[in-house]
Amino acid sequence: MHTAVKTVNRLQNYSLRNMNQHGLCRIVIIEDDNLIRESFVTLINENEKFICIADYDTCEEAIKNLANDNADVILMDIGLPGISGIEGIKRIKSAKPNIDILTVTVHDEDEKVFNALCAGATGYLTKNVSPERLIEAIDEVRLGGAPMSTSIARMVIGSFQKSTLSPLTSRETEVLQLMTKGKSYTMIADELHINKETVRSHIKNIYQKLNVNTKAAAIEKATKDRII
Amino acid sequence: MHTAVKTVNRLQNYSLRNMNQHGLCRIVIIEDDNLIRESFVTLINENEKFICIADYDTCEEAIKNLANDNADVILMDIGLPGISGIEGIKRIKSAKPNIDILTVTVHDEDEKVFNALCAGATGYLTKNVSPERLIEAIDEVRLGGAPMSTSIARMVIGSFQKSTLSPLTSRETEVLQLMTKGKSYTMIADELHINKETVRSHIKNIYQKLNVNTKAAAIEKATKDRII
DNA sequence: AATAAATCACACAATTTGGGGGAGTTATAA
DNA sequence: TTATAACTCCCCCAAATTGTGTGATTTATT
Repeated sequence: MHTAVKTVNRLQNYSLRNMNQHGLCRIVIIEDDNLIRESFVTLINENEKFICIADYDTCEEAIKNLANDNADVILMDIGLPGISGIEGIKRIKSAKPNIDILTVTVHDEDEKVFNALCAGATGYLTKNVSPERLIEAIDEVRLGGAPMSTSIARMVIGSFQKSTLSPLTSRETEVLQLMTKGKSYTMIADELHINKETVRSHIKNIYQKLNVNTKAAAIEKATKDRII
Repeated sequence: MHTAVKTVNRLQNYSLRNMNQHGLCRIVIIEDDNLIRESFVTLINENEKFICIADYDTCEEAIKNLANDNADVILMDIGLPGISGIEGIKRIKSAKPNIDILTVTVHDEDEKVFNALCAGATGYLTKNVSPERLIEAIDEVRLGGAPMSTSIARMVIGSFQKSTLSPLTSRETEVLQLMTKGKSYTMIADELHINKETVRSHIKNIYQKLNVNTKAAAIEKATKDRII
């Protein structure tokens, strides 16, 4: 399932340092599909601002050469076998926090995307990205942006938004929110300037409405239903 | 402080319905600065795909006419006095969830941005946006995207990412994560397949490292420092 | 050999939690 | 006008949880 690990292409160091002085943006590509990888390399090197220092077909190889490659931007596929994509991002980021990682992938399922972002990806493009957009995205990421495909952007924004249909009243929602922060009934009461007994009342109602009977279950349900 | 409420401009309905049938995208503008508002109106109406149905200088007025205006997209300033911007988004969204709200603002402070997104804004542009980019953004939002200025995008992405420098061990982090979900020591122990006493040990260490002595304080500190 | 990490044990007091029963006020809808 | 919903507060009880203290053992890693 996993092809043999190999360094696909690595330029010599002396020339690279030279190039970097000229303001070139150093790029590393991690992608297991030969065709795609090579087309990325060509695309990058066609642009005078960028240079592709190395390209790998596994994260493991890329990580081995991380220090030497001294990349500014890594373009990586996270659709590789196993969790090596997400895990790769974490390792690279913890070793070299200043590298911008652009994920390029066929997947746009919630989980993969958010895992990649949490792991430290700075941008997230789907594979149908146009060559122009890819170049633009690299520029953008270097300028402090966070390029995303439109569908990804909507998912990301959507993750901030709460459901409009909540069974809870506004006061109950307030109480639940404070519960989420680990506050005790007493603390909640103090913060809302109401009696502890009132808080207990609200919580009883919350539990009934959410059909749960523990704090943890209430928080879980509320999180899943996006009502907090 | 608050200028007198007035409807600045509203087209007649019969003509609008007609136009909508022709596939026009109906836009409402909420902005208190006359100059900016008018330049937005002009810009929008110059484009054959869009029509500015109405423009208001307060949210209150816009909300009153919400049903009549039947907008597809609302372009709004959230830098208005008070919380009326954020609160306005909430009201509009809860009344008409299908309207896409694009916020255009001078502010790019964390809090304002995230509040707007949580309230239901679909896009977030800073006011120095170019006319072309603004038009592009409206297109984008209608196509299911979530246009953001580069700096905003980076903030949003950044909000997913954890700090790489955590004083906690991986096991301690796991425990803290489950605490955040409202789980009791017993539940945490079950979930991690360890003894309850071990969980208590971990929590003691967590408290010491974070320099706190309650659950709520630990969660707060961990959230602030982005270690969970 | 030493240190950090993870595991487990016991004890104690104080607090929290979930469940049960109520009851009053206010505002809005039928 | 009368419901009804929302918010407020009160009491009781038993079980569980929490914070703190003071330990110990094992397994890696240095």
